[in-house]
Amino acid sequence: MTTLSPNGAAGVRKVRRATMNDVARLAGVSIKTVSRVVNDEAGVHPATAERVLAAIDQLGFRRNLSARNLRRGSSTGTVGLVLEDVGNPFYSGVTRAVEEIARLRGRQVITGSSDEDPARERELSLEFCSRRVDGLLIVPAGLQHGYLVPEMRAGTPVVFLDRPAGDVVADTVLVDNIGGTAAAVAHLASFGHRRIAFLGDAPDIFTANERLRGYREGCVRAGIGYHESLVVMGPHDEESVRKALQGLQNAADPATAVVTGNNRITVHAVRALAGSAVRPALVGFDDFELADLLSPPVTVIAHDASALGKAAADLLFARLDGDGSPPRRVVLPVRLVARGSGEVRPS
Amino acid sequence: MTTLSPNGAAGVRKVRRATMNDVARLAGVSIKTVSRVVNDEAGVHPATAERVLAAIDQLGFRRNLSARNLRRGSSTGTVGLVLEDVGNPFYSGVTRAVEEIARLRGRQVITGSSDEDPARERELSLEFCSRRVDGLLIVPAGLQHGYLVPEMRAGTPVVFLDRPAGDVVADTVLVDNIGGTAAAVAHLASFGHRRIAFLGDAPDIFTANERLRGYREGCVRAGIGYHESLVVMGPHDEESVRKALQGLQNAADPATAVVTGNNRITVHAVRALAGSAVRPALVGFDDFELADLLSPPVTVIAHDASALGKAAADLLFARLDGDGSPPRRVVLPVRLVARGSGEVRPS
DNA sequence: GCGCACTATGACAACGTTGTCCCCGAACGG
DNA sequence: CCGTTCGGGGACAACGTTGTCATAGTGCGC
Repeated sequence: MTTLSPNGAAGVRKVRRATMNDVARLAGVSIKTVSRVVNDEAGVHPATAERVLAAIDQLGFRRNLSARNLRRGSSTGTVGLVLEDVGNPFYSGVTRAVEEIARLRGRQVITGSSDEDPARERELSLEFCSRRVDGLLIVPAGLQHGYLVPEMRAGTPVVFLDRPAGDVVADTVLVDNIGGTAAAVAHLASFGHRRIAFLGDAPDIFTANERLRGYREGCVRAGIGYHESLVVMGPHDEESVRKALQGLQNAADPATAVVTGNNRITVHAVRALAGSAVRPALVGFDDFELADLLSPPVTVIAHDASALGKAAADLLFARLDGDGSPPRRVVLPVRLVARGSGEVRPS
Repeated sequence: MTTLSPNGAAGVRKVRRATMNDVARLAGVSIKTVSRVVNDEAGVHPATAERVLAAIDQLGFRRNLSARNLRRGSSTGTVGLVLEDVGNPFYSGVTRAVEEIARLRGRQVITGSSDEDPARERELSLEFCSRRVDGLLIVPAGLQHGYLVPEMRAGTPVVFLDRPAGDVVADTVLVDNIGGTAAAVAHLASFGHRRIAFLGDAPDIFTANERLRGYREGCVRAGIGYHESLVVMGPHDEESVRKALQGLQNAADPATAVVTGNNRITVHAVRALAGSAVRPALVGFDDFELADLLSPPVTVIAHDASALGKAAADLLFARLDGDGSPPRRVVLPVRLVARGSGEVRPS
């Protein structure tokens, strides 16, 4: 068993990190030969290579990628991913998918959470640019992305995920928010609901606004009209969702169905309704784990985090491979997964 | 509205990235003065600084961190995090916590998923070392970590999370696996259960093995004895969990209660039992979202992903701050959250 | 024995930044 | 008027690596 005390502990001599120079000296060759061996370049005598490898092993040499990247100037082998919150299952799914694609292309992923703060998004993105990431994947928090123009001009491809950029034309991967909520309303209307409420996120968030639009279109198309009194937008914690639902149910003409605008709101709603006697029909945007095991199982508009991450990463790598076509906007389909909560008639 | 076509698109001149040299030339100063301005060093005349800043802005200059890190030699401002799967909610919680602490210390986090593959864990860790991360947080996939010795000796602190390293003494943050399953068994026994089964992950995974040990200790202590026939270990997908449960229930002396070894297994078990008429009592290791909304709500041994990430990151940064004390082993407590599924008497 | 091709290796500069040292000119005291 | 101090700024080397080019040695055909 090898034992080793950590950094700085008594009794362990802290050693300077070996460089190619040290390896070269030990192996009795020039530094360039070490470089050749490390990079698997042809034209090194097997015996020499062996000596070099032995020296590398003995010294625990590991090549300094900062120096390499500096010298080579081109790829740093990294891509940056700026999202809202790595802790959110939706985004961690996105992260995983991006990582997967990046791995196939031999790239590392650096992530950062913006927490919906445009300043933080900018800070992270530019930090990544300073690190000379090969490309940038961004879930926009704000609407202004002019700060990226010099970076894009310098050749760093940027792909926006989940929401479009405000003032820059670039590749974007979205999900069909409008179609999703419109489908939710149509679905509920087909079961006879005419008072369908919508609980959405703050309307300055692109997806929230789109989903509201889809809801409105759905209402109009179903011939049940759009009524502002049935819409509650805003940042939603559990308590405010509870209150909103109470308000909708206690109204003179109460809502018999609810469409929720994202998975957090859906979960809050399910929790709020768990005890109550009379339950409105429910369709939520975003699928979530265990939705099928709740009672009743929750009907959702599902879209795939992996697909989103994969599509964005594919787009990014296509750009890195030299694709110079005009910016693309990809809209991923959603699908309604009927599980029970949305397939009930008004009571 | 600023429009800009992406990388390489027709009509956009791709521009070489500006360096301090370019800025210096434009501002009519020396490169060193630019460096001073960029680094907020004192001793630059305000008027000069203004000229430099204007040039920086005009050229879209962004300093190259590779060059900076190379020259300065010390901190790269990054920490590496190697875990099993960023997509797993438990680890994404860990990631978020680590990111949070790192942010406070002005560091970026680079993550990678090992998928329980020791080779991949090694590859990722060493890749991060090549990037000269300031420190490394690792959820071990394998048992051999000797490959880290040169890195640790060179001053890169390493903290192991969730599982200990196999053959290296280093800081480690664990959760109380043994105490957790022991408590689960005691809890079930207190409701009169004497045939308590255990469904765990493959026993070569440290946590799975520990939890099995806790289960066994719990059985012995409760005076109900340890019976191998009640234990099913192994990698578990939904189908195999279903079969294992059927086997346990159809036995001559069927199990009346089940302890599941991690959140994936718990969820599979809940799904498998969803339809069945007679349900064993259930306590799962790991809490999961919506556990309280299932029917019955699932009793779990909860431990906090955030706490784990935070403790590990705190330890790492303490080392970076020069803490040279002997390696520590931190064991985080778990707590039993009674929700219903574990509080039923044998039928 | 001579030129030639070819293999194996090395010398050197350069990547973009920052630390060290040095210099110029203005202000100031005697 | 001279020496000293100090604020502002520049020259230069160095970080660790790799691309370019050069060179020594070897084998081969004639």
